[in-house]
Amino acid sequence: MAQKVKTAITPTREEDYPEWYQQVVRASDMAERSPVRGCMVIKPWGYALWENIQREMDDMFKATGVKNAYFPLFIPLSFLEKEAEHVEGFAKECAVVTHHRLEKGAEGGLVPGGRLTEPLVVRPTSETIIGDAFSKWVSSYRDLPLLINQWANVVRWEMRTRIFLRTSEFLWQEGHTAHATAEEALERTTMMLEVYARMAEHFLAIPVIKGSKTAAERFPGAVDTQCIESMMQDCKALQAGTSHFLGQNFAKASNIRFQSKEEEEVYAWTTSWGSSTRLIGGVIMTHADDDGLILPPRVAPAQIVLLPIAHKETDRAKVDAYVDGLAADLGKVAYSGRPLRVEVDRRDIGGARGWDWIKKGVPLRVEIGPRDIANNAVFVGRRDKPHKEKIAMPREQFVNEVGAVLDEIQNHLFERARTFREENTRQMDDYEAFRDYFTPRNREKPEIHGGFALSHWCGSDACENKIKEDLTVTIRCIPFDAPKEKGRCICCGEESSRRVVFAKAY
RNA sequence: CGGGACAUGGCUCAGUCUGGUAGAGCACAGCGUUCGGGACGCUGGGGUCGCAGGUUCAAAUCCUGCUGUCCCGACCA
Repeated sequence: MAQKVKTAITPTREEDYPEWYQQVVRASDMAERSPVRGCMVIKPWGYALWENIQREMDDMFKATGVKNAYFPLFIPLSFLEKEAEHVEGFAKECAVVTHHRLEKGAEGGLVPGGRLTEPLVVRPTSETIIGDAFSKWVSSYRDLPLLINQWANVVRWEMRTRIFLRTSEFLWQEGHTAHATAEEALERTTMMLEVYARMAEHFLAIPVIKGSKTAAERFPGAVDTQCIESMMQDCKALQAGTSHFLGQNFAKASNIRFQSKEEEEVYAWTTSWGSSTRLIGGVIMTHADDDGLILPPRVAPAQIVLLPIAHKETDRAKVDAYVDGLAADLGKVAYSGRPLRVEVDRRDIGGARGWDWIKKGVPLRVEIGPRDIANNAVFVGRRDKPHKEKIAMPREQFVNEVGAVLDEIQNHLFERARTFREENTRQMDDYEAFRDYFTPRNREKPEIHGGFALSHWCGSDACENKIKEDLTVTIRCIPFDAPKEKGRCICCGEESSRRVVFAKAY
C-alpha cells in the first residue's frame, strides 16, 4: 500500500477541490470571511498581493495615457434606469439605500429613519455616474479622448459567494473612456484587454485566451465584450478581466455629445474595462498545490524569506548579523523593476516556521545557520519544487543570481499552467464525445473532469442555450486567434467558420 | 432564489439516536528538554454547544421558527 504523503493542506485538490481552495486561503492568511454576508476581510498578506497587482496595472494604464479619478459610491436610482439593457443586467442584484438616519426603535435597538426621496444604489459598476460626469466634461472633439480609471469597491448582491472569486463587495478598477470615433474606441477596448493579458501572463503567470464574448454573455449594454479566459486546476474557466466596447449606447443614455471638427453635434463612443480582486482567486487556483499557496515572484508580497537558525545562544549574535547583512544586500537588488522584497522571520517556533512560509507561497525560503556562515553560503528552498529539495549556494552567487532564479520560478509557473491547460483542451466535433467530456461519472460527488473544448458553433442563441441547459457548459469566448476553418456546429450541425471555447465556468 | 448537507473553544471534529449540568487532537501561554526541524514532557487559559421560543425537575441532545455556512443549480467579475 502506498503511504499517503502528508500535505500541509487537507483535503487535497483531488479529494475535494472547493474545500481545498478554502483551506489554501486560510492557510495562506490572505483573507477570511467577515460577519457580513458574502463579504470578506482581506488580511495584510492578501492585501499586499492586491497592492502589487494594483501598482503594476496602474503603471500600465498610465503608460497608455489613462488618468485616475474617483466617483461616488452611491448612484441615484434614476441613473441606472437610463440604459435599457443595463437595467436588465443589473437591476436585480444591487444594494439599495433608502434611508439616511438611524432612530431609536420602540423596542430599543435602531431602526432606519428619514426616507430618501430617491433611493441610492450602491454602485455595481459606474458607467452611469461616470457617464454623467463625462457629459459635462466633453463638449468638443478637442476634449477627446477622455481616458479615466478609478480604483474602487463595488457591490453586487450575489446569490452564491466564494472568497476572492465572487463576493458581494469586491475591490476592482474600472476604466472608462470616451472617443470621437468607433475605430478609436474599439482600438482602446483591445488595448486595455492587452494590458489585462499582460497582467495575467507576465505578472501572475496565468496563461489566458483572448477573445470576444457571445451576445448572450456580453456586458449589458455593450456592443462587444472582450475578455481573457484562463483555466483553473479543476479545469473550469475563470474570466480574469473584461474590456467593453459600448458603442454609443451609454453616450446616448448619458448624453455625452461633442462638436466634431466638421461642426456637427455627435455622440461619443465609449469603452469600459475592469478587473478585480478575483485575480487573486485566479492566482490561487492556477498555482497553489497541496501544500498551499504558490506566488508568482513578480507580485509576491515577499519574494524571499530569510530564516535564521541559531540554537545555541552563542551563535545567535553572529547569525543575526549575517542575516541582517544579507537582507540589506538583497534589498539593494532590483527585480522586475522594483526593489526585492525580503522578509526575515526570527520566530522560535521550530519547523512550523518554514511551513508557514510554504503555505503563504513565498517563492524562496533561505535558511541560514552557523554551518552556512562558516562556508559563507545560504541554504535555499524553492516553492515550485518539493519542500525537501533544498540546495546550498555561495552567498555571493545567491545575491547575484537571485533575480534569475526568481524569473526561473516565474516562468516555470507559467509553463506549468500552460501545459496543464493544453493537456485539458481538446478539439471536439462529436456531440456524444462532447457530452461525455463534460459529464462527471459520479453525480453525487463530481470528480475533476472536462476542460476546454474547442468546437464549432453556428452562432445561434438556441444552440448556445441548449448546451448550457444540458451540460452547464458555456461559450467562454470566441478567440481572436482562432484560425478560419470550415466545420459544423457541435450542436445543430449547421455550417460554422471557426471554433469557440466551451467550458464550465466560475 | 430552488435542492442537499451542516452549525459544539482559534481550527478539525466526537458527544445528539437513548435528555442528567461539555470532551479530544491541533493551535495558544509558561517552564524544561530537544531541534538544519511541521519535536517532546509537564502545567495552564479559553466554549451561556448559531439565534429565539417551546416541552421537561433537568436540553448541546427532543419539538417549532429563524439565521448563517458549504456543495449542486439559476444569476454573475
